[in-house]
Amino acid sequence: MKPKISDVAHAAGVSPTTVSRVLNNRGYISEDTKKKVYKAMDALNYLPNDLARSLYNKRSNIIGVIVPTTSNPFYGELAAKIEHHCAEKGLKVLLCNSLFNVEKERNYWEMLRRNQVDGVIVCTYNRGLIDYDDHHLPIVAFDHYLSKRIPVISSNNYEGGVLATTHLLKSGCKKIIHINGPLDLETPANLRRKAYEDVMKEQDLPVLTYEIKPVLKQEATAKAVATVFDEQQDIDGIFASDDSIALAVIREARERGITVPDSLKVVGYDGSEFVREIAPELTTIQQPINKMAETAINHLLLQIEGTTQVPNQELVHHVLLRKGTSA
Amino acid sequence: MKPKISDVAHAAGVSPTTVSRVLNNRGYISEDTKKKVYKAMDALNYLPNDLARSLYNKRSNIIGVIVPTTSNPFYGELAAKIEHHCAEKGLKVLLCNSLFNVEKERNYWEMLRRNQVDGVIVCTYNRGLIDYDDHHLPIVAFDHYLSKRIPVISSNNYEGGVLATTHLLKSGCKKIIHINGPLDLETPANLRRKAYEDVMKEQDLPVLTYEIKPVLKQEATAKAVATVFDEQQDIDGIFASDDSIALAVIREARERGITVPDSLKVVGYDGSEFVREIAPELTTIQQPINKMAETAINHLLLQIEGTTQVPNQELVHHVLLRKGTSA
DNA sequence: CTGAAAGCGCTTACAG
DNA sequence: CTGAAAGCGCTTACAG
Repeated sequence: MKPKISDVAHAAGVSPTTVSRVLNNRGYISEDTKKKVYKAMDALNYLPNDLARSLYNKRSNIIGVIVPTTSNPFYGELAAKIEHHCAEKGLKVLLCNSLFNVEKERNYWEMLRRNQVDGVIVCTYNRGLIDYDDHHLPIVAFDHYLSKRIPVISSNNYEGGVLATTHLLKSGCKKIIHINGPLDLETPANLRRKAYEDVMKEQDLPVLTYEIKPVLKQEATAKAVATVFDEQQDIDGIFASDDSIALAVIREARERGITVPDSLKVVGYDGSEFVREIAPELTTIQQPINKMAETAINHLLLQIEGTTQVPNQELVHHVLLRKGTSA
Repeated sequence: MKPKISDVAHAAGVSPTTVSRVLNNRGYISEDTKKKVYKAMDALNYLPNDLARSLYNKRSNIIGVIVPTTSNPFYGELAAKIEHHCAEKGLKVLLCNSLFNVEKERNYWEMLRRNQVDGVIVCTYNRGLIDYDDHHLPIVAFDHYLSKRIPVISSNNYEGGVLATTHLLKSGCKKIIHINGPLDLETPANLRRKAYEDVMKEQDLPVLTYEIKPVLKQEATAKAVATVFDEQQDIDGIFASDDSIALAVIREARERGITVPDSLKVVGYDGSEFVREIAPELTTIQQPINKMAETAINHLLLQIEGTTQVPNQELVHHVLLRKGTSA
């Protein structure tokens, strides 16, 4: 069986209390005893049982991370970065892929609470699902407003929309279309669209927003993009609300013999590592995923360890125009 | 504070033992008592503490998943699918991104053992890192041979290599190049290359394998691909060992005015959901990620619950030629 | 500087 | 059908 603290104590000829003390570096222990204990731990290949520690300490050092799915590189990267910063701080990550499914998410919340996680980072679309205010579990939301009580981490989506649109304008575009993913109101991401519309109006240019219906994403995107090209002529710029859509636009343009960027300029949104690698030609608004992940866990830690009441706030990150050759 | 079992017992007017019994559906309890207990749990919003349960039961229902990084959609999808099948079986996933870093991985192993995980699924390149045979923790390896004792889940990489190469041959290609990611010997993935070489030799065609040096992947890939085009003329087919490389090939071809698939046919490897979405034109060998994930956790569960000694075996999955327009 | 005892929140023989 | 007691592997006052 796995050795426990009393086995170590026995081997070192001391009491369990003492072993625990050297384990936690607490109180005074003579160098000699320390050495004996370390030696015994080594000999037995002892590793403390974190379950028991967590039970006593009422601190599991585990945090729950709920994302739609890590299959999507944006969330995959986000999860990876969150986990990275957690590991650096001695925290562990319980991964939850909600798949936009309310029922699944509800189960995850219960699971996380049963497992005594110290806090959770959630990127969910299921508003009002949980009575977040009910339990005083530290929570940080990603890009979504969940409740008055919960701080949200986001990048400056309005700034991103402005950057994208003005970049297209400066490049000489006159007729710019915006293609939007399935609209989820009250989401910071919708500011991308608002920014586009504001900028266009300011320039007295027509506002042309298309929205992809939230059906089977893959074909829906292709179809929606085809519709845009069918319905509109002389488009010279497209600002897509995410990189998949932008790449679908470029593909469709190519098939129709429209050259990018000469006759059509395309700007995407997100700029995850993988998309940058796989499509370096794409001009896109890059979200600082790593920084956002870091802020999220720092802020969560503030709540977890915080003596002070952490105010509900929105932590907004600057966004970057990453120039490829598509615009 | 969070209610505990004794609070529920008190509220229901029974003993903690009884509450535990209804919680676990064990032994005989009168319907009446059951109702009282459920009512009390509801009223107190009681949720059992899994830490305490796991401690007593010596079963955490947590499994560790070590991947290079979920930023990469192949591993992101793999992690998501593993987590999905775990959730269905009441298991929880502790996520570890090793980033190909031996030191990080070593720490993860220790962390997982401290947390009393029931088993681990590992996709690691760090052979010989851990004395896997040392501890009798159930382990399943993904695509990598770690030790005689550890079963490995893989897809039939040889079959994939044959499929890709013969598809190119059937499409009329005469001069086919294989571009390989950084070579990691003894890895099932190298069978892709072996298959290519076998098929080419059999047809008395020249074997032309290029290998990408394991440096900064992004530029390395672009550069390696450019080299291939510089050094070789009249190439009419390229079999790339993963989809990123295949897409880099298509991009480079486009820049050089080589039309795909007319003058050059390209086949990739992996076929993750995201790449299929973002590049539906790519012909690729698709790995059955979901099935592999399912097999992995089923096999792990066999070890965990197994009374019988689970034999070390390789569980090979069939692979699929997914036809796009690139070949 | 060190140890015996109680407790973290559960569960399970063992009685009744 | 139900409860008192002991124990899962730790830690922390409290004594000494």
